Amino acid sequence: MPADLNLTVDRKPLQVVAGTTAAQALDAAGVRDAVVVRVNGDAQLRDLAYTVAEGDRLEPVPLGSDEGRAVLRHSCAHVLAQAVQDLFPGTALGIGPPITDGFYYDFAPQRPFTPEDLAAIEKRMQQIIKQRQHFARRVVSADAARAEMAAEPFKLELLDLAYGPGSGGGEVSIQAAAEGASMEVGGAEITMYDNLLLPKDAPPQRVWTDLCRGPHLPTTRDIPAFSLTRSAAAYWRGSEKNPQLQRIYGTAWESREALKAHLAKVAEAERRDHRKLGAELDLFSFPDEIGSGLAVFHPKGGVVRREMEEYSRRRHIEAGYEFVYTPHITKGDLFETSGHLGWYADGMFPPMHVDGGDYYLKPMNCPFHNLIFAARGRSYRELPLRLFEFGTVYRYEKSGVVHGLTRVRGMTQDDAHIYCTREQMRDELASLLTFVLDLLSDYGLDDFYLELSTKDPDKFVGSDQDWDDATRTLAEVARASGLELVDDPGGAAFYGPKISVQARDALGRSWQMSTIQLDFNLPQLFELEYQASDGSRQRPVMIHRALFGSVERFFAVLLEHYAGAFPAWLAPVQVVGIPIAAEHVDYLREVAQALVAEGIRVEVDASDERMQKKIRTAQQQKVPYMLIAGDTDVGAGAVSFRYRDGTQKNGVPVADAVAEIVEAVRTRG
RNA sequence: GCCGGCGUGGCGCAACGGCUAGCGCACUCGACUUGUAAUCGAGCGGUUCCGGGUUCGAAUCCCGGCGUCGGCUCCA
Repeated sequence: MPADLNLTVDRKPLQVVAGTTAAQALDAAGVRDAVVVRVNGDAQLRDLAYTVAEGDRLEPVPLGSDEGRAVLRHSCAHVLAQAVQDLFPGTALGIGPPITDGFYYDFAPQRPFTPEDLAAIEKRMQQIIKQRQHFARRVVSADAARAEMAAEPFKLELLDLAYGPGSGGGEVSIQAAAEGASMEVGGAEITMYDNLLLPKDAPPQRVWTDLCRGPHLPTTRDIPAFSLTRSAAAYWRGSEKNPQLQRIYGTAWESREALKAHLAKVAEAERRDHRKLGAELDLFSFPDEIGSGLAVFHPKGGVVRREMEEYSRRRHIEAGYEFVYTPHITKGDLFETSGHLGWYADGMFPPMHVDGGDYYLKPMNCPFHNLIFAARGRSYRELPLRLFEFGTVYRYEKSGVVHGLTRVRGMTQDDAHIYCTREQMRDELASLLTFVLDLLSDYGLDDFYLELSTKDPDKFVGSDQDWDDATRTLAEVARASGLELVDDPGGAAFYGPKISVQARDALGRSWQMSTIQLDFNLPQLFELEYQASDGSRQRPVMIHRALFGSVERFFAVLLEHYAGAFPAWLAPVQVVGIPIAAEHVDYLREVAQALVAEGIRVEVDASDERMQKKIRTAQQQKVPYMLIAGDTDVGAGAVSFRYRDGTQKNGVPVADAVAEIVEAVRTRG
């Protein structure tokens, strides 16, 4: 008989018999909802089939936790792969990791998958789940693994990457070599996962096997809810140079309700897609005749954009920015000096040959601002010098990447460059971050976190001293904001560290908004100087910053954030007057005049339609205020409100109605 | 750029390789004059993305291009 063992389950000491599995131990401890377990605080989780040892400390991981979901999703990926190989024998496997909200698995099929294939695969997966196949872990030698995976060229490649070609050991983590493949291999032992059927009165039957690090749910039956979402091509190991595999994406959740909630959220995101709303609300379009990634703003979109820009402009003036204007094209020399032609020529539109020289559309504004700085001698008394421009830039985005207003080939940046002394840097950055967050919240975004991108040790210019100073200053300023700060080591551009402000929208999606970037490179390349109080010539520090990123992109984010129902100050039409009958039109026009006098954007719907239809139209256009007037209102010198949310308020005296609307339109944030 | 899907009036959709390419919204005209989300009728509007091919016959099948969508890669 095995001896008794001491272990700790969920912090409670427990005595069990040697040979006991984690599942049995958890059961003995009364833990019911765990699907995997953490042993002695290890980073890597273990299956419930893990055999406990003397003194082990077991922490149960429930299905609904982030880690539990990852295990669920990865297990679901195995079921997907099994289903695909059942239905399409001979299909080679790539990798199948969990991702945010779901999982995928890559395949090398004879032909791409069709939507009908996905439906059939999903059906097969449901059968596999119903069969209650057990996930069983098995440790093998590298040679044995190669033999078992002889028909899987991609798995063999992973084994070679991780353990060296032809070798039986020499364990190397391949996390860096094959991103996302860490679920497959990596770790001290090579493990295979078998899917076993355990019939009552018959020997276990192995139905499928995958090279995998694990862990997994105990059985396929423990997958409560999943759905396949789409298939698309993806490069093997994420490199353009490698062949493309067919990737099938799915999502899996700890309950049917959680799956339903997730699918509802996806549907809601689709409903408020800015490209769709842009057409429905007549805000902007992308005429084919102009070209890919080049937007035109229609009158209503123009109003929103103008309001966005005007408020920004006003706030920048108050904050001490000076406004400049620079041309859209320039001789190539400028971008030779800045280094952009050397580094980023691929991202620029090809040059126009004029007067024996090459002219380029500008992909950024900084070099122009530098020339303004350098246009005359500068004194320390002028610093910080803050140059602002709504600068339209053009970038040759590859054809497959343009996306609505968020990734375009022509866009307008709310771009500013701040030139200051080293001593001013800290105060300038601190007030800049406050300014950025304050302004973004006025546009209705108020859920932020910050990301600090630091030096890539293999790719940078400037002295270590400069980088350390700048990075420390940025970190201190970021921390002082009290916001969550995420590190992005090595994520900085070669010329300086940066903070980026990430904003979560109404659906909880995060968008990279503003960036604040320090630059040690351009001031040097452009030989920017100012004269210090002691008469010496000094090089200024340069800060690049954009709040919106691009006006177009910010427009899209706000449009999706508000689902088209812009706050009153941004709404293209703020008030629609709706007469009960034709004879009330003139009365409403007078009311409208009073509103126009206050700068309100108001329309009176004098069409032949019925009142109900007019309300419906205004509602669909997401107009914040409807003012309805019939005999009762006219008699009382009043109007009746219908608000965008459907609530109403009757018989409001005209002066009060005007005051209410004027007040609402002034409100931001 | 790569892989796959899609491309039909302004918009959303329909049409086994075979009748005059149909429907809804929008638009125009007429009737109706209405109290908080769709009044009725008539009409206008399409070289079925472009170019080539197969066929007696192409919106439909094939080839190329352009655009777009979903991913991949990229995003100074």
